[in-house]
Amino acid sequence: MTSQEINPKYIQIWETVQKIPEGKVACYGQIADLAGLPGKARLVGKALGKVPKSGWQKKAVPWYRVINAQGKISFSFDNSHFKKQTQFLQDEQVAVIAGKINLVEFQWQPNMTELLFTLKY
DNA sequence: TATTTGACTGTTA
DNA sequence: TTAACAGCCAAAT
Repeated sequence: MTSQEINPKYIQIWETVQKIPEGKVACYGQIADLAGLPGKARLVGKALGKVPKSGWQKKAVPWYRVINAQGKISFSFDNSHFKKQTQFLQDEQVAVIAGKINLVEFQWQPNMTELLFTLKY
C-alpha cells in the first residue's frame, strides 16, 4: 500500500456536502467556502469524483445535491450521471427542468434561518 | 519539473 | 439567455 491515503481536503469537502439538507442543493463554490477552501470550487468537483466506493457509503456523500453556480447540473445530457443526479433530486422534491434548478428556491442557505424570521409571513 | 486537465466561476458580448 | 474567455488551483501525466 503506497498512496492509498486520502487527501484531508477531500474529507473536509465530503463532510461539508453531507450537511446539505434533503431537498436542497448547493453550488461548488459554496461548498468550497463552507469547507474552508474558498476559491477552490474545482477541487470540490474533483473531490466528489474521488469518493471511495468503499469506506464511504455512497449515500453518505450526497454528491447529487451539488450543482454549479448557474444552477445547472455539470454533466452532459447524455451522461448517465446526469440522469442519475436528476432523478435523485426529483425524488427529493427538487424541481429539475432541462438540467436547471431554481436556486432562489432550492439553494441551501445555512444563514437563511435567521433571515426567514425577519420576514413576515 | 513542465504541461495538461478538470463534476468551476465571474465577466463580457 | 446562451456562448466564449480568462482566471483559478490541485491532481494527473
